[in-house]
Amino acid sequence: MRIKKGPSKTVSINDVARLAGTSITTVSRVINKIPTVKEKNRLRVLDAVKQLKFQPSIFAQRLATGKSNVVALVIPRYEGIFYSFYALELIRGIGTLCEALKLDLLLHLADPKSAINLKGIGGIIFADIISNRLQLEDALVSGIPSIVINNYVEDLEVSCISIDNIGGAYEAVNYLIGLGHKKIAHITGDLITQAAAWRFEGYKKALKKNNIELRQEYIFKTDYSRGQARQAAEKLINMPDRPTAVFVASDSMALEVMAVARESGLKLPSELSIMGFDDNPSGLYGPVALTTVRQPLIKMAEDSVKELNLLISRKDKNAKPKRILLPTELVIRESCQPPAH
Amino acid sequence: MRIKKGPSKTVSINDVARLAGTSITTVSRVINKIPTVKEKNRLRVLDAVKQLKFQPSIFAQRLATGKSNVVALVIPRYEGIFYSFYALELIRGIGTLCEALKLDLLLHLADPKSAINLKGIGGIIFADIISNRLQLEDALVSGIPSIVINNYVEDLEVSCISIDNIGGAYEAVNYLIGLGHKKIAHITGDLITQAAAWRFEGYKKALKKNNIELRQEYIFKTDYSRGQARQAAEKLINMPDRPTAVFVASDSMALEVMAVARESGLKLPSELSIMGFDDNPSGLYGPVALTTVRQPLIKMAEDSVKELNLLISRKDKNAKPKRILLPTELVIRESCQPPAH
DNA sequence: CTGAAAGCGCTAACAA
DNA sequence: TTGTTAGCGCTTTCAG
Repeated sequence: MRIKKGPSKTVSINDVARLAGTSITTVSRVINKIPTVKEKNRLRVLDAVKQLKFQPSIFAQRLATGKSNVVALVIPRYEGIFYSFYALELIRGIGTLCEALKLDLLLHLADPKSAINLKGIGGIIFADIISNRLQLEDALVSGIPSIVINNYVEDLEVSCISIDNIGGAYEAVNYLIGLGHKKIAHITGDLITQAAAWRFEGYKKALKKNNIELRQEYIFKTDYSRGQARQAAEKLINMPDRPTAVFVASDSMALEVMAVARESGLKLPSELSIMGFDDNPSGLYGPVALTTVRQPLIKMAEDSVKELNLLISRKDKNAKPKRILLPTELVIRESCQPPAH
Repeated sequence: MRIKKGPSKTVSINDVARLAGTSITTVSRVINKIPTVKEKNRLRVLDAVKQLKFQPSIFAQRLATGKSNVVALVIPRYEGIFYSFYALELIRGIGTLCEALKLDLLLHLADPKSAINLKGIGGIIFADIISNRLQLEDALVSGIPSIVINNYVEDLEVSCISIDNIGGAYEAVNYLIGLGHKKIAHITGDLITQAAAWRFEGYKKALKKNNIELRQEYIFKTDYSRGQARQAAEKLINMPDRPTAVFVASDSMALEVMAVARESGLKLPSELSIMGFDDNPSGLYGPVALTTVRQPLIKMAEDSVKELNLLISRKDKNAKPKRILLPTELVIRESCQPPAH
């Protein structure tokens, strides 16, 4: 026989039932807002709950229902992601909505090598998939509702919400061309990320559409860091045939380029037009407000939670994955002007 | 009678026991690395586990043991915290260590009004306590191991790890004075945060120690935002009796001040010395590298997890709370120089 | 060294 | 509308 434990610190549904003078089932019904409870009983239970400060054990609930409302947010821990505007915005958007929807947010800074313990997780949001495709595939095989954001995935049966990076970049560069620029450089982000690769694509597409030749020496590859942006900017500015405009894959890098340009005594924006990407609020300040591409990060974050929530609660598991591409918006401020002739 | 469910998708300890030809108890022992299991049985169980890809249900485990290794990180959702360098660094530090210690990290973007569901949480890290003291007190009353970071709490029986903001600010301003400055302004952060309030204290302390009178018109209160920093900087620069130095409560604001100063045509650092606080990497770039105060954010984050982990696993619940103040470090770069005479 | 069985706190099917 | 009861999957006691 098991020795009865001493008075447990936690108050359970039993205590509530006893105090309310009902069965635990009735208490359970009240907790779960099941309507078939007499008002009188409902009030007694509610009262007992209040008196006892009862909070249902989520573990027991989940064990009993087999359902979990834990949402895991998997963020690949690759170098540099944590210095991005992106990560925090995402966490903010997802965190806020989870809070609102009463979902528990489990944060998983993923080491791509280690598998995630999938048991007990209701759904997973993969914030980009850099080197952790295996984790995603694991989740899919296990049938855990998953959704990928910031990465348009076509070769896997999974819903994804992404930003139209190609379109955004295309529009940005096209705008530059419309202003009269022909010598347009590009400072890329980390090309292992789809976002950076696609922005590069958009850049190339815009040049091509306008019959402007792509010049390799105008392409500067970086890892998104300000340090590499600075190096790129220095090279760019000292080129014999200096570009008149540069499309930079992130605002924080664009700001760096702007700083370097000013240090070098270039007049901005007349001698160098700078186009960013992100709509990072930092771009607003500074002597020349940054023209940039706004991406709906918060919307992406929120939509992903909503969509995942749907997936989690949906009966029909065979729904086709949805693939969403969120449009960007060109934000015209001051840093891009027609080239000085 | 309950209708038997169809074949459940999840493999349970029963399946493992059946395949291994042992009892579930033995399986449980193997899982929990309890040594009293014959090697032969141990191997059979391990083999079955592997074959079935069994992962124990954390909910069942926690229900049975009453223990939880979930760490909740509570971040107050007050305006602006999400634009700070601080928040992301914290999440990064805490997230990484939780990962390493196999703790689940629950992220809780706290609305100060709503109570946290404390059930099932092993421990709580409060990232600052702005308007959510009630939540902290709740946790304490419930006996959940808790720890507060970035806020030195003396009136509550709770461990805390904080930064020596007074000391750091004192040292910074003292350095400015040592350089020969007498007219030193201060742009505060949001004074509802202890960090900002204490930096202000350190500033006042340094002036006092050096017999410099505090001039109210040299104090600019902000909410940490770059926008308010800009306004403050504009006022400051246009003062008839302009300060020769300014101590700014955050690097991102300091950078803003620097930008405004340069736009106004001030020579930096000779006409205005600027001291930041944070050691935000952004301060490194730009024409004049920012002199600032480094605070060990990552260390604070990591230490908090270690300490909490200790609290969680400790038997003796009556240990006195530890209160730790982490030292800061003055990082001398270029933005502070003796005043032009 | 092993296993039967009693919970952990809750939900849900069924009977009343 | 309510209560009884059988689990959910695991740990732990106690008797082999």
